[in-house]
Amino acid sequence: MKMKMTMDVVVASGFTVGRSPTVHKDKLHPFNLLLSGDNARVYVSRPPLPPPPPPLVISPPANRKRSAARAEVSMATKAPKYTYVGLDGLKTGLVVNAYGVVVFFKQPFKSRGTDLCSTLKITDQSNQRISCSVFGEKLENHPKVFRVGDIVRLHRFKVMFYKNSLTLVNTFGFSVLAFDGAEGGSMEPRTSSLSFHLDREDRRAVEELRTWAAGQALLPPATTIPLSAAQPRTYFDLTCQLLAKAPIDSTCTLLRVWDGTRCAHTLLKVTVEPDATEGPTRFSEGRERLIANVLVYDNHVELAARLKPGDFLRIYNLRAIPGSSKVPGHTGGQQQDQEVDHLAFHLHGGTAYGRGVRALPDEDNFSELNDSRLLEVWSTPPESAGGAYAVQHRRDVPNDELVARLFSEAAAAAPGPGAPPAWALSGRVPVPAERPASPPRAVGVHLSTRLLGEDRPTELLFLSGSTLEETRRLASGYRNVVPVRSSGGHMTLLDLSAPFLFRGRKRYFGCKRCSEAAVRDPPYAEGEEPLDEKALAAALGVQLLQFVLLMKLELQDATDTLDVFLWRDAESFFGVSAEDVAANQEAENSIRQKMDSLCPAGGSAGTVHLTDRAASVCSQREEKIHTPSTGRSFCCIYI
DNA sequence: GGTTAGGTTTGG
Repeated sequence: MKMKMTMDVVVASGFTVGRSPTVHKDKLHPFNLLLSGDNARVYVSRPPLPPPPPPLVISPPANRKRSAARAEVSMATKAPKYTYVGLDGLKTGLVVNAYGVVVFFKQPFKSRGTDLCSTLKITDQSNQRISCSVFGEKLENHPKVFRVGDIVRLHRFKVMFYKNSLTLVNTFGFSVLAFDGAEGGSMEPRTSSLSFHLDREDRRAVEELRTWAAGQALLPPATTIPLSAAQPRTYFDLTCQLLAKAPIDSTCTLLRVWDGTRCAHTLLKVTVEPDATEGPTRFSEGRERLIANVLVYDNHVELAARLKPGDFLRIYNLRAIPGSSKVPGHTGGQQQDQEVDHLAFHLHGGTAYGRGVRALPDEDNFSELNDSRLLEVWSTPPESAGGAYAVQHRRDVPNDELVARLFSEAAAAAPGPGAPPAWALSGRVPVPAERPASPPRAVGVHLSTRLLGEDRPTELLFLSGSTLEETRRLASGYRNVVPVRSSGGHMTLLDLSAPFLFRGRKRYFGCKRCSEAAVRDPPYAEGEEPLDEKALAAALGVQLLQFVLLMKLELQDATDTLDVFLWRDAESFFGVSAEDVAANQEAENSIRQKMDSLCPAGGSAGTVHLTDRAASVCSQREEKIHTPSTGRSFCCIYI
């Protein structure tokens, strides 16, 4: 007989009552129910359903002793109905189901017994704060709570009384679901259970707790910060990716991690034996500057041993220590006194303040690290030891609507002619008003006198006061069109969110952070080389952004789904350049066609074969990804 | 169907 819950009600009939031969030993009931004959029946019903419902399930007739004991509950298709108790309604000894908002938690740590232990403190609308302990051998069965404010749904927790307070402790068959605690957040529960029920009432309970918690100031100030914000003498939580690790001694392990941001302080260098390192032993210089060395001690060493390079981690209560720091066995840097500003990161022993480290599931990375942060982590080419590596200055290619608005704003902000630059032949060309009732308009055109002198009149046009559409049209008659505006009497480029250059149908963008744009007398007029985007970017002080094609795929086979980022090979996969995709519809269409054949709309998905290398990268990272979605172009810059 | 834990740092 399959009993699903401790609250199941069992009705036995046709059994014989007999004395228990073991009553003195087990101190249980003095009588036993003995199954004999063919008339025995077992009924199971699922409360709480007042008034008691008719039995949901009737076992088959019990023909023999053993078969009765193993009779399957064959109709247990209806989801059990759970009732939840408020945290002010706990009574010692009860086994309860409850919801709560996490106000404190410790990641699973090794107890003195045989299990790992997670502890939570939760609260609800009753404002009770209740401790909660979860014991279990397997890490994966522990609650997936990652931050204070998460909401948990507990099933089958026993109320125990200890040291003047009530505590919830898991009982056999318990389950914990964890939800994002933010209003409007995901309703996708984090769970270790293979199956669980989540209905409308559950969602409503989660929403009500979110709303309540939002008005309660329950949450302490955010402790999760990027490496770039890490300050000496502080404790913080770090979400990062593990690149490599190495044991230092029996009480200390080195984790080499990054989160894509650069710490404002020099980072501690730790040298270890290459043989002892798991993961790459060397990184490019540029990448090295982004890597923090984290020393984890004592009880955390054992959990750190389970982490693999490529894992995304959260490290709780990490301590940033300034100045020199002794590392058992090995210390980096030749002269300690020169390392005055460096930061060391220690995860001290113990579990105070929720200290611990834990690998995050993939889903969490996507919500936690936003797309650009994720890209950053992902997109740094691993074999770029030769020098180039991607940095943060990455953004989406803006759509035409936004670009058109930037053009209109620039034209409206500086109407009329600015002082024409000395190096240019300038003029104004009347253009049709945008609307019939609008005042007449004129577009400013500026041609380099040097280029004109070299009989290269269509090589370069500076254009002011034009709309996006006008600029686009003129770009068919001039090799290079640079939109400009007048600012403080000078000619300047538009906001670098807009393209700084139109070449035919191609548009080029500059990095908003790295560029030092200035429109000067173009020094590129001499020479035989035609002007291209690189020469113009250099002349205008623009740091050119490179187009990158990023594809996100979700692959699925019989066993699981796998999320895949197609980045470095996306161009060869689709047979188009990212620059072309941004510039013309044909290239975009060819991508769309391939995507449609891979994943026909409304139909079954196509087949993708991962190369061994791709498969190994994917499995190493334990990544998850999804059905072909849209192609997106990104700009990024290489230094 | 036992036991474990039962928050609160300054340390390599």
